[in-house]
Amino acid sequence: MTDTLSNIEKKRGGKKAPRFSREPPQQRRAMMIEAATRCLSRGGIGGFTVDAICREAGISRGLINHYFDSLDGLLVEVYRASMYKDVNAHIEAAKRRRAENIGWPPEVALAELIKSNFAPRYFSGENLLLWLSLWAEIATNPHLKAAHRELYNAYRGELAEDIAAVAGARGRSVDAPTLARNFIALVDGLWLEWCLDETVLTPEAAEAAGFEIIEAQVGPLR
Amino acid sequence: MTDTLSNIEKKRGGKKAPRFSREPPQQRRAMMIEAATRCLSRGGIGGFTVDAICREAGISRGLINHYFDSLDGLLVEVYRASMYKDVNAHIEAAKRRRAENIGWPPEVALAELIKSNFAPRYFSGENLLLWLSLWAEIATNPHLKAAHRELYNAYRGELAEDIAAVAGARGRSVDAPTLARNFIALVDGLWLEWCLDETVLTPEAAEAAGFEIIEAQVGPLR
DNA sequence: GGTCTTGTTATACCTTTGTTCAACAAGAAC
DNA sequence: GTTCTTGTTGAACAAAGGTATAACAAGACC
Repeated sequence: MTDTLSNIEKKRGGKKAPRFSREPPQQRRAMMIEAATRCLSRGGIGGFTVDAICREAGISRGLINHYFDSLDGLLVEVYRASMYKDVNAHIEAAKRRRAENIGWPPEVALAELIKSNFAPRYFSGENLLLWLSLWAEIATNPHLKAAHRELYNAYRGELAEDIAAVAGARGRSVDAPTLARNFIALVDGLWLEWCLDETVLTPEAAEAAGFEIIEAQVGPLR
Repeated sequence: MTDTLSNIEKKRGGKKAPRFSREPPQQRRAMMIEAATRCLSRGGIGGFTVDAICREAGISRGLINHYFDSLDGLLVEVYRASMYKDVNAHIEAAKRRRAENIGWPPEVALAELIKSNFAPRYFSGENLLLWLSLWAEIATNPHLKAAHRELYNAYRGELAEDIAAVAGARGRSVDAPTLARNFIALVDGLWLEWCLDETVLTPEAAEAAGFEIIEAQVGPLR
């Protein structure tokens, strides 16, 4: 006969320390999505395994299929959470600035939005593997493609509004949506270059390049 | 007793059709690298398996470990071949133009180099999964990181030379290496956006954006 | 304290993966 | 035709993968 943990506890006469804790479904799902995100950031899609995720979350193997259709289903949720966090933070910040700063010059809002793209919070090498994996998933999964399109358009729209506000106040004619799209592409490209070779540029140089491409059309912002 | 293929052939009295063909090592390696590249382009790192590659190349499973240290070793070779093909084509074309077009205005060479980035040959959605996978490998594999740095710097140097030539001829003061780096980032970012959502821009719009970021500093090229 | 619900565990199962290796045969050399 | 070299095959192997499920136990309820 082998001693189970509870048998040992009983023999000791001590109180049983719970072997696990029960969590509300929502909370447990969130824990697992966060653990899975860390695994994806650390090891890319090759590190996104049942074993690694459960070890990271401190749970047993069976729980993934209990809360998600499959491992791929969990990956979809990781995408949703990551995309929402990154993009929506920009959007919400832009909305907040516009609401709070009524009467302020639109240049301030636009400059803040530009700067936020190069803040360490976003312009960080930690998330390279995460986003490379998610982009591959977007290209493959039609469902994620639709979600990407929606969130991306929302962000581009916010940026275009801020650009148009400045251009309008200065009496300049600017194709705001196109400029917004090019700006986002530049940010992504600079970030990618930096992640693959940190010696090729600094975050400060990237921010300067970001300002330049906007200022070339709407005039100086700083 | 089971009939082997050769036994059947003998019974038929017909000539044995060779079950496989022997290839010179160099050629066989090239075949396998090409097949592996197709697998990576099609299915990403998840499609980069021994079975898939051997099926694609029309060979048996044992041959990968015969010609390469491991499957990862083959991936390194796929990177080398892809990177060399894409980047070196630009570099060689730039060198050729400069050699052939001595006495021609440098604007022509620069404009051609810019255009080449958006030609269907390179600006194509087929290779998204290929490059996402390779980028992840660069970030992970120090050996590939060094190779990437070398090839990337070579390309950026060529582009910077062409930019400096135009700026010099026009008496403009331009930070050519920085502009070259920003241009490359913009191209990569636009390509990425296009691959993830083809409705957000056209290759023509991307080319226009590419010209704009250069022309903003060196003046009109078209 | 006793009962019940259900979140959680741990194991078993099957599939797929990368690697190895002994046997085979294609094609050159004679 | 015969021999020899070696490129190639295909099965065998262990390791690792995802999923399903029966047994367990934590915590609420009475």
